[in-house]
Amino acid sequence: MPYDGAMTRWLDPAERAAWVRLVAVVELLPGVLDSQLRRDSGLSHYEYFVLAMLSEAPERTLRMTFLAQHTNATLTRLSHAVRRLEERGLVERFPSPEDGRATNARLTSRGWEVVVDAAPGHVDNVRAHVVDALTPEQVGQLHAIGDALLARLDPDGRMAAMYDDE
Amino acid sequence: MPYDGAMTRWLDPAERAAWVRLVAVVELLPGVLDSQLRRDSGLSHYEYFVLAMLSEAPERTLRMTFLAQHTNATLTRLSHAVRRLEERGLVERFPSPEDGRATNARLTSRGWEVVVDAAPGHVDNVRAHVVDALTPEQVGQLHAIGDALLARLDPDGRMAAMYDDE
DNA sequence: CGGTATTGCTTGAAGCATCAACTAATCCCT
DNA sequence: AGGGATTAGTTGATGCTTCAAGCAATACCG
Repeated sequence: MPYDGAMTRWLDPAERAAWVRLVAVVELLPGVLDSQLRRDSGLSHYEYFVLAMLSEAPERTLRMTFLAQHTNATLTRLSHAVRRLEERGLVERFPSPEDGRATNARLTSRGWEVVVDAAPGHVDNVRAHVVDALTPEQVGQLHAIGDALLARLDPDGRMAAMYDDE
Repeated sequence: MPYDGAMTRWLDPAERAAWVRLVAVVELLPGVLDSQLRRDSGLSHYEYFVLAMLSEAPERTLRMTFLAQHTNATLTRLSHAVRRLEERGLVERFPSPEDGRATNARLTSRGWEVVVDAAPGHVDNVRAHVVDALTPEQVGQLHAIGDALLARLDPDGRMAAMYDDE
């Protein structure tokens, strides 16, 4: 063990047990979400997330920056994703009338059909693998834990969670 | 809303709030782990995880299949990762004496130095972004929630969590 | 024994995320 | 008004993950 400048506090057994499980969930969950959506609807989970976000917006339209923040992604990632969705005719882009720099993304009617079609299977999957695995008490705890973590992971509080519970 | 065969039960507000936060954590955490390790030690989080696992094994050696399961990854992913680590001289591979099909991965001394060097910064980061954000009570809750989720996400219970708390 | 199935692992191609670099429009300050 | 800084977004290259396919060794079964 090398000399450790500020004396790192190693994780105690309880902390380590929780951490190991969180890491495992973080590794496994994306695959579970992606493969169901890919198989049943031809979408990645991120693409679904983007479409779902748009489907709930007024005019089914949102600015790229807003969409990126609320899907917890970088603008670069979103830009590539929207280009691919546009090529498939699920979304269209147009410059914002209000700000010449901004681009708006709008769900097409084909895009709307795709999300609406995908939603039930996705929610079933979320229940099967996550929500229904937890007691109502744990659902509440997860909410609070999520808030605590997001305050650190995303200090500027830009992500969707902040705006979620109207 | 299309006809929905088995009548999907949509998420109620409490469920939805917890789910949105979990998704956000799952999206944001990997980036936080990767960028600290990449910056300070030139490793991805997954590479660090592999090296750390090996560093705690007897002979600093493990079979590929075991290592894949305990890092919550597919064998393909591990195979590519180990090849890259081998090219960098952090790991070496050799056929298992016991089973002609199996391959063992062993940490080299250079690999050992790299993990030992990376560990303090990584743990600091985990504390800063996760563990220290939670109360001791929440750490316990997260442990239990993790178990409940992993029972669904990994029904065969192959991942590390199962073996973690000796 | 002999053949088939299974297990363990690797490989190459394709797709997605990330990083750095870039363009363009607006803001801000004097 | 003019110029630099900031904001919004895109693009191309690189690297990692996944998927499909394949090979080799062992296990199983008649």
